[in-house]
Amino acid sequence: MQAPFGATVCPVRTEADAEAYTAWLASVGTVAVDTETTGLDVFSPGWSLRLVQIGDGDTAWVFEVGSEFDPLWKATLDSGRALIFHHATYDLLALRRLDLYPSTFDTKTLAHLVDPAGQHSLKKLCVELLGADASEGDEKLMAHFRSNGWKKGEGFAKVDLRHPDYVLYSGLDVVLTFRLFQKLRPLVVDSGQAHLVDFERRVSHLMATLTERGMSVDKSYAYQLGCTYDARREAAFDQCVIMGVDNPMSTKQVREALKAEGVTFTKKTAKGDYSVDEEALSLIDHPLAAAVLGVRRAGKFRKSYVEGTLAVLGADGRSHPWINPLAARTGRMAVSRPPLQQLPSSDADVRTMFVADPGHLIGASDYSNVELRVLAALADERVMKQAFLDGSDLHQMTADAAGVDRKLGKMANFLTVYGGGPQALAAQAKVDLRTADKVMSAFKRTYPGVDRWGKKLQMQAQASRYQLRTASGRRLPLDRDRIYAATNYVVQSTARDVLAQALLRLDEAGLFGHLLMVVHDECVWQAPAADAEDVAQSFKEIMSFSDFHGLPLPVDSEVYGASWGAGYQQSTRPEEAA
DNA sequence: TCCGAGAGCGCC
DNA sequence: AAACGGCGCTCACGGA
Repeated sequence: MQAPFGATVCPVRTEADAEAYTAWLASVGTVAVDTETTGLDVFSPGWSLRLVQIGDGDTAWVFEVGSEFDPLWKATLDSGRALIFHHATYDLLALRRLDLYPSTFDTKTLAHLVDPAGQHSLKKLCVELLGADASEGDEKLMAHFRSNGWKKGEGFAKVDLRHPDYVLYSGLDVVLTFRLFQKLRPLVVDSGQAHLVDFERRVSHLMATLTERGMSVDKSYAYQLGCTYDARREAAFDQCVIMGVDNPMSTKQVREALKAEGVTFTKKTAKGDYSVDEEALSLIDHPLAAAVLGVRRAGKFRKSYVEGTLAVLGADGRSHPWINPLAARTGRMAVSRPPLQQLPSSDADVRTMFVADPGHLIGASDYSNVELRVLAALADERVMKQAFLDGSDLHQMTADAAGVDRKLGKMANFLTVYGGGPQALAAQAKVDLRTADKVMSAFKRTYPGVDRWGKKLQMQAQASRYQLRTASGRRLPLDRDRIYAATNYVVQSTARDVLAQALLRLDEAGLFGHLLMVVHDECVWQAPAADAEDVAQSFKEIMSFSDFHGLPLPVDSEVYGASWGAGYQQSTRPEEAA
């Protein structure tokens, strides 16, 4: 079949096709691979692989999974030949379900290295790097789905395996992936990041393993917890209705109702309306404000965390969170479906849904103050480094320098990492601007190297088209109107690589099998109860850095108990959550 | 009915 | 001169 962009798409349906494929394969080296499946949810019941496409920059071969030609494509994936995928994590998990474990180049990873702030979808990259608008295929396929009354999710499961648009555009994707790889590989090398390709491949393979492993969920507890939040939400909702707000989730209604009560606002949203967020409402002494916050919080816990977790359980009853190993421009990872990096930490109830496997205990190991230590080390800030070397309480030191309490000192320390100023501190700590100003200038006075380093980074950025390079060699672009973020970006990116390097060491040390989840500066793991303390110690030893630019990066390691929640403050109302 | 920007909020 | 960084998720709302 003749495809757009001069590509040829060859379905493999006959012996003659198979022979032609074999001949073609003998004449090429690296190939690109893509898969089509019934849906994105690899672990859901009824999920299956439908097509496997293999190709180069000109030709794509499309195999129907389950046909007599399965051995052909399987042998290709098993041949040890370099394989190129776009968004390899997905295809990797799909293929692992068939016990195939290919090694991969991922054009999405390469694209992130080359342009960390850009968009990395196949279609966007095709426009950007190949000048090819490949969206027509998707649109045609979607139109076909719609004409059959299928939603997008349904269509991929139901579309005929031989529907010309399906076959053609499935094939085209591998051709484009191959061409993208050819464009991206030299760009990665030119950007001085060739050494990161293998590093990121190893990290992404490990993270795919975590997704595959998943976590055990206590379903009956989760149902009950959902009901608890629901009841809590109902009660607050009723309060709102009594006070004349039918929909407390409508910012407009809340704003108008509070205005009518004579409340005065100060904070505004980006669009210029008065803000009714938590910061604003918490300053308002009115029962409506409290009730609205109650609805929002209980609603979020129920919908985003409890129901969100239950809704995406795999056929095996486990939670299989998606991990994007290279999500933020800084390289920070992101976890979704469910969003395990964002579970409430102020109380244990939501985390208690996630339990250790039978006979096991859950524990966690996290870097202590990693971003502040990285900041001190990279900025080579003498006072701060010495404080960490002496084991002094840095938050107290900042507080003492400003003559305020520790809490404010701690906020100032963190806010500095985030690039915040006096305004931000005043808002967050609910103190007047004068006090906030005093604390922030005390910070600058006490740790002069931080400001000096920040200014240096900004100078460097301006001298190099707003691009910085981290210690691990990662290219890091700034937004030209927000160069003050330089300090935060470099610190965040470096801290990400600290954890990523630790993950590889954990694997080498044979500990990776214990890992369940990563949360930026933390590993959550499980171990047989009898070994848990030893495993905690091992994680601490392997993750720690003894000398990171002149500073140790120590790790706190703790056995929690039978659930993830066991490490957190237990609910004050256990009878409801029990 | 679908889509997307915006607001809000959970975590580190 | 000052500058709150990163993500994922849900809901409401207005426009196509």
